[in-house]
Amino acid sequence: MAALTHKYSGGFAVGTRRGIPEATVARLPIYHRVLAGLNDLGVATVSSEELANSSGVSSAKLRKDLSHLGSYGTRGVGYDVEFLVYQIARELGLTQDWPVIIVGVGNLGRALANYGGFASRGFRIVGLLDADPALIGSDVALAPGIRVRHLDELERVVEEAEPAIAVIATPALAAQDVCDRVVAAGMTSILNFAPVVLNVGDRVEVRKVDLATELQILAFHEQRRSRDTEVVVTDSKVSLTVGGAL
Amino acid sequence: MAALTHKYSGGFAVGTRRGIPEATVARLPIYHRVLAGLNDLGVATVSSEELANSSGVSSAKLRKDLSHLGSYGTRGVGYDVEFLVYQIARELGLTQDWPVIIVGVGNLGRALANYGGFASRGFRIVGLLDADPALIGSDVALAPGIRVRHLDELERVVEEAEPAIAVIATPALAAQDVCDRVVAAGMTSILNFAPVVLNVGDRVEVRKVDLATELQILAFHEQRRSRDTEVVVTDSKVSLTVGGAL
DNA sequence: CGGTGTGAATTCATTCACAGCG
DNA sequence: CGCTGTGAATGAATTCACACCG
Repeated sequence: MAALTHKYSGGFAVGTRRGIPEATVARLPIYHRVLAGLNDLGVATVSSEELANSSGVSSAKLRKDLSHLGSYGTRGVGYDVEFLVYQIARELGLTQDWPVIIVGVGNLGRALANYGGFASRGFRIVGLLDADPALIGSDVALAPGIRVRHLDELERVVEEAEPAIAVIATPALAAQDVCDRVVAAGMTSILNFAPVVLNVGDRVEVRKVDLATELQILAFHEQRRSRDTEVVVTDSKVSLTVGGAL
Repeated sequence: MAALTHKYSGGFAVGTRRGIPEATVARLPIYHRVLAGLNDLGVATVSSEELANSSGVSSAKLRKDLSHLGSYGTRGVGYDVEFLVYQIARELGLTQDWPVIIVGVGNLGRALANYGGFASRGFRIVGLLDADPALIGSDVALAPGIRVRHLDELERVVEEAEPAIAVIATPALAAQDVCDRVVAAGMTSILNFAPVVLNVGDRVEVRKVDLATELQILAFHEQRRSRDTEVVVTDSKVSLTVGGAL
């Protein structure tokens, strides 16, 4: 029951940095973007303190994060910007470019297809698909040469272009079907904008972006805040008698 | 140095459920959506197992999450769908509606303004702002009566409409300025789509949605996957000599 | 019996604080 | 001396496992 746990996941032999924590992976893109910016500005080195401030994290967290990639800093000095930006890019796989398809070319899908930050960081749109016949054949500004094809051709597009990532921007009702087909066609990475929980096998990685969810989280905090404030205004000593109205 | 920590944040007196963990708050919108769907289907009760499956979490996690709201289930039976959907809605503040402004009416801003899921869950767009004179006065399908106004009018719009949440969908370079003005105007909740880290005082809540970041996280896992597979194909005993090419 | 609610155990993430190196 | 890199300490989230109740 015990005896099978590895106890500590980072820190094997010499040059090893296996098993970067998920929380760290999620921050690497931020560091990368900030560093790329500094690099463009001609900044040569940066301290953990500075980089952390620009990235909105604490310097301790930043150093721990970077320590999972290796010892890329210089004590007493900081990090070499150009070197570090490259190391992070390599870790994230940004040194190659990634073919992407977008399924669902409504308002959101079109906005995504035209989004500059996409192409600028090594993501190349190789397919646009939609079920609506009215959209077939239309083209989209920032995806030159890529015309919208019918959803029926999904499997063909996957085979031809071998996309690594599928972006699902369909209505909620269509999303699971599209997902199933994308997975059946052999794809393993999905970015889902549809407001549904996708069911996939566990070798498929799904990330979701849900606008309504984000707003609801903000609303929760906003509500808590104003509830608390009301109490302070009404009375100034009572510690916690709030909210139990119902 | 010690002696000032509260030790445990949930679990005060009788009907209290203060301090719902952030991770739980982030999942409540999912449960709410799933439950609303079940309710529309006329389902009367649901077990933690079922609800968990539909929500993509484990049943233990779901039960612990719900336990932070109160004891709303019936042992041996499950949860009353209609009752629970209401309790979660109340907790999230979805029983009132929240006025929202969108700053930046480019591709993405327009897509957001037209996004149905927005309005459908109590978020009402009360302002659309942009710096581009060409867009001023145009209107947007799902925000009836709301015309795009010039960014100069931001402060006026905030004062008139008292929005609770600002959505920033401007280009990266404009985002911090807009953010500063939004905060100066007294707003405290921001949903940021611009690929920058916003600097705000700590009484302001910012959530961000970053497309490039999401793709990069997927790319990381995709890379790891294919690297691992390659190794297995090339050789079958070597434990870890990969990736150090440079 | 079946399924909730929850302490206890475990795993994961963050923060602290400082040794050690350039 | 200044700043990185990291063990150790703390804290948060998840999972386990079962008492308890309808």
